[in-house]
This record gives sequence, structure tokens and C-alpha cells, in this order.
Amino acid sequence: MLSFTEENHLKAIFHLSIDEEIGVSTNAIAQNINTKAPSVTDMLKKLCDKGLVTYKKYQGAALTELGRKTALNIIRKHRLWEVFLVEKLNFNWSEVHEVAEQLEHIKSKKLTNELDKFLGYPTKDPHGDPIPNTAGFIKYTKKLLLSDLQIGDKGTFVGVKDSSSAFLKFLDKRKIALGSIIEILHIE
Amino acid sequence: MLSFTEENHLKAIFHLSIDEEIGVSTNAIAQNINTKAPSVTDMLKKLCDKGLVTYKKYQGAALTELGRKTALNIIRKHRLWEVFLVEKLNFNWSEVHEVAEQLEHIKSKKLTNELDKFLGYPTKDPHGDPIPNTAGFIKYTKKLLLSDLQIGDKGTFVGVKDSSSAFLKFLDKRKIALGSIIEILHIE
DNA sequence: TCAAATTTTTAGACTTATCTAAAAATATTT
DNA sequence: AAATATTTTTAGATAAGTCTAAAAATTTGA
Repeated sequence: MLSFTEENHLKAIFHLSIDEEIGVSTNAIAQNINTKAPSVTDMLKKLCDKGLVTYKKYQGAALTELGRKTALNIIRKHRLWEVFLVEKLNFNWSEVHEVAEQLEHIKSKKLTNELDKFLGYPTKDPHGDPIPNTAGFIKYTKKLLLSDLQIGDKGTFVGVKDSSSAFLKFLDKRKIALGSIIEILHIE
Repeated sequence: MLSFTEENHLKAIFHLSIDEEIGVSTNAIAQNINTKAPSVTDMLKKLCDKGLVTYKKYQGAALTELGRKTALNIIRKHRLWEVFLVEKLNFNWSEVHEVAEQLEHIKSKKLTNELDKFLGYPTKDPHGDPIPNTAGFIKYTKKLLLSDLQIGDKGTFVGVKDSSSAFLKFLDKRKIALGSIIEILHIE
């Protein structure tokens, strides 16, 4: 049974290794989960012993297949809870993270799978990020910037990178909200 | 911010002090939360320092008003989650406890109150135990044994004390299920 | 009431997760 | 390529929670 701290390290390594060829650095992990480098070094040794991470001194860390599965399961739970909070409990998009950080550590396979069913097997969380399935399979969807699209392109609006009020007003004026299916008709 | 361990001690003291005049004994607490007496002694000192418990060496412990409110808030969360698990996620009555033991420690007032609203402000958990409100007020309902009722008595069937299969069959045969409103017509 | 049994506390050890400061290794830059 | 800067690890300390064994206090009961 993994501790919260162990789970948080796995999650951090997962997020930091998106298209990274080399190992994730100790400092990067420390920064990501708000701790200090020596704590991370200790944890990497432990996770290595447990077969969740490959780690060699001064070379950074990477997830093993088991570690990856484990990380994806935590992310699955995090994102399912986010959907629950927004869709059923009137949370805002921006309030969910802190609570989901707690809920993601609840250990019960039945809970996760029943929650998934209850929510109608959602494929994306409220931020537009994909929800991994039980097997740890994740369906990536390319996220493109509105500004990079061409006339004729179609897609679903899943999030904002630029949250300036000017841009949010721009979206509002055109009735573009989260989940809107959009097609580029002309470029302004 | 209280740790899980601190919260579990408060809950244990609460449950063990139902109509207890004297302080709750160290051993009773230890047994209740599956730990050893010396650990409990240490924790009682700490909770006493924090103003959640009154404790004098060799005299057992009792909750202060603050401790009681805190314990009731944890129990509120526990019971709301139990309702959620049974009513929305197809858990059996008997499976909910372990998961609710985890969920009760999630810290978010908004989460608890929105969950309460989402569930339609239930007053009892699936075991028939009352759910405290935000203020820590709990509406006790006397629970009577079926065998102590008289002809003409009315009530709601909220749980079983005797879970022998013979008794469960007895209930089944008469279509008495959890939540059934019953009236004693004759005594067998 | 006082000796025996029980309960509770103290003392000391161990584990996990943290940190700071200093040493070691790696990277950078001139 | 040598000196400097950065990163990472080691060493050692601290805090929380746990345990066992032994000492102290309380309770029981003869």
C-alpha cells in the first residue's frame, strides 16, 4: 500500500515526463510537489526499491511500467472526482483541484469504477484533460491553440491557456464555453 | 489542521462516551481504534493541549465542547458518504464502512455541504444512525428492538442487531427491508 | 486493609517524512 | 581544459506516530 507521499511523487514524475527522453530531475520533482531536493532523493531510492521507478544517482528518474500504471490510476481518480465535483456538486472549474488532490488518494477499486459509471464514463475532466481507463490506457487528444487553427477546422473547446479577462470576454461574446463544439468560419 | 490519527481518537472518544458519566479509558480507546495503550496516552496529552479533550492521568478522557463539535463533523462526513455510496454507487450496506473511514477525513466544508444538498439532506445513514447537521446538532431517535415492541407501535425499520440468517429470512419473508415503515399488528 | 491483579503511564526504540548544511558530482563558461 | 556555477547526494537533526518492556498508580477482593 503506497503512502500519499509516494503517490504524489509518482504523479509528479508522470507529469514531468510528458515527452521527456531523459530522466526527470530531482529538482524538478521537488519544485512540482513543493518539497526539497534531499527529500526527493530519499523517495526515489525507495520507489526504485519498490520497482516503481528507475533511478540512478545524478541521472534523474523515470517510471517503470508498474509505476506508470500506478500514476495513471491516481490521475484517473483525480480527474473522475473533478468531474463529480463540477457536474454534481456545483464546484467551479477553478475550485476542484485542491479537493481532488485529497480524493485521489482514496483506496477502493469499487469506488472508482462505480463513480466512473455514475458519471456516465466521462472521457475528459473539466479542464479538458483525458481520463485514463481502468487499464491505465489514456486517449490523448491533441490540444491546439485557437490562434493556430485554420478556417474549416472543427473541435471541442476544452480550456484556456490565456485567462486574461480580455480573452475571456472575447469568448463570452461569442458564446464559446467549456465543451462548446466549434468550427472556424473566419479569422479575426 | 488535525491529522487522521487525531480525528480517529476524537471519534473513538465520542462513540465510547455515549451515556458514560466518567472519562473514557485509555484501553477502551486503544481497542476501539486498533492501537496500543501507550499510543493513546500520548495522543490524549496532545489533544488535551489542543483543547479538544479533558484528560487527567489515570482518569480517562472526555471531549470538550470543541472536541465534540469536531467529532460530530467527522461523523457527519462519514454518514453522508455512506448514504452516497449506497444510494448512488450501488454499494451494499455492509461494504460502505471501510471506504467511509477514508472519505470522512477529506477537508472541504463546501464538499460536505454540497454533498448533503446533492443527497437531499438525508437525516439517517444506511445503518439508521442520525446525520449531524453543520452545527453539530444530532437528532437522536430511539432505536428499539423489534422484540420489545407492543401491538400498535409504529416506526421505521433501520437496522438489525441480530444478523443471523434465520432472522434475516424472517424479515425477508415479511418483506421488511431497510427503511420500511412498520406497524405491529400481532406478535408471533 | 493490604496483597494481588489490572490499568495506565513512562522510557526508550523504530519508521516515515521532513528539513538544513555541507560534500560530491555534473554542467557551464570563458 | 580549468575554473566556476549548479545540481544532487550525503549526513545529521527534528517531528509524528507507533511499538515493547518496565515502572507506577489504581482497582479488586480475600
